Amino acid sequence: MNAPMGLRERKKQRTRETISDTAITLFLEHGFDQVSVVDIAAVAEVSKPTLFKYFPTKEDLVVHRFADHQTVASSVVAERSPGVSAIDALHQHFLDGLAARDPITGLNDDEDVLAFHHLVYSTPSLVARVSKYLAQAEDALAETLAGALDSDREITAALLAGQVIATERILASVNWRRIVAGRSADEVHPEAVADADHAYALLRHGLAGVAPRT
Amino acid sequence: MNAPMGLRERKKQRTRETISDTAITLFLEHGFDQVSVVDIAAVAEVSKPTLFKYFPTKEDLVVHRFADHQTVASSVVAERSPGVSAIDALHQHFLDGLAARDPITGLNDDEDVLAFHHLVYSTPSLVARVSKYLAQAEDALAETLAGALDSDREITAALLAGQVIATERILASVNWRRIVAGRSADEVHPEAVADADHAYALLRHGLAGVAPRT
DNA sequence: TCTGTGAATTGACTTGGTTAAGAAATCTGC
DNA sequence: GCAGATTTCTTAACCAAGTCAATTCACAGA
Repeated sequence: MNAPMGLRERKKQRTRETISDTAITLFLEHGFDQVSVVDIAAVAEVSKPTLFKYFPTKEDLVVHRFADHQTVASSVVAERSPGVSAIDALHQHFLDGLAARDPITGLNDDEDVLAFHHLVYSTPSLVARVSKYLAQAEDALAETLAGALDSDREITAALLAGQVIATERILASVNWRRIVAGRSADEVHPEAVADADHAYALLRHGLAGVAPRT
Repeated sequence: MNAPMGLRERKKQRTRETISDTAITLFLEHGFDQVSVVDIAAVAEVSKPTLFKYFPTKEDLVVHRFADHQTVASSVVAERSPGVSAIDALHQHFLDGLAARDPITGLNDDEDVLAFHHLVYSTPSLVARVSKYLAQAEDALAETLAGALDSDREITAALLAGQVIATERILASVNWRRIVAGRSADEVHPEAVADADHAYALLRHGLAGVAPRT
């Protein structure tokens, strides 16, 4: 698929993977804060400046794995089929993610995925990094929605983007908590779908359509 | 109001204020990253470990000023008058904030407030810190809403909390952008109220009530 | 005025991250 | 296959945030 790649490029790719794999292995084994970057560099057999050339911060050694998720929501709206509303496209995409056990939905009981998830969410600096990605996802989605929505107010796109990103983050965290409690993804799946439908109903029809008397 | 405070306590208070004021002055003058904590310690005439005893991180020198905002939204719901719905209480509280030109609403054109705001939002590590406070505000609000909402689903409280915090954050950033564009708070106030009403309508009645055909 | 305690200082240390100079490896044209 | 140009890596030193241990200082209570 990418044959025209010189030895130099291939070596860089391999070095990058070696560094990242080494780092994550060590982090999973001893914890993020207990492993220094010189430890990682030593085990991966590179120098410290080289490590920082591949990954600009220690956190990037971990979070680069889902760096591309920043644009997913935006793309879903931009590339939806004609006639499909933005919110329907987002809703359906989340349901597809649940069905596919996409880790980003929180509905995945693979041991390695859980360990990785725990590493990230038990380390404050990694959580902070994830928040930054979510903020970027929100900005990208807001911009795309601004062109897709026919509201009379510009601010609607930004508000909806914020609500959608918050919603999917919360749905994922609820699913993840159920998995951590020891249940299987297959077992949780129906509830996850029901929650997602409920959450998107809340976005579509508001609190008044869900809990009228509050 | 706090007469029974020994000289020791008063001195600690004064030292704390001196350090923080020194830091913020220097940060506003030269930028957060251009001022080191030893610079601050030197000007404030304390040692570096002392500075870190008062403020555990460099960021805390700045953000401690609105550390208490974490619980505001939650308190508004918990302490609302009987008969008032949670969402009405939050809506009204935000409108009150606009009327009072509370900096947290973004509707404040005071020079010092703007400078402080710019300092925070142009410094990534400070923005990250603010996000953490918002996350805490969201958690607190979710917990309070869980007891105040009569929805049949537990997840509704968490979802609504996420949407409310996102909404107020976005409303504030829109207001702030208008102020930065050079307009006065008095001039912007009517639009800010209209936006807030629109945003809370979105929370109450969903997208379907605002932009039906998207 | 003396004594015990909490706080401040000093100085050294660890870790994340950067920089400069030079050595080593890869690529290009012949 | 080789020489020169280029990219990458390493070494070594450096800076800034944050921590720690030992010592000194200053307030408080008798």
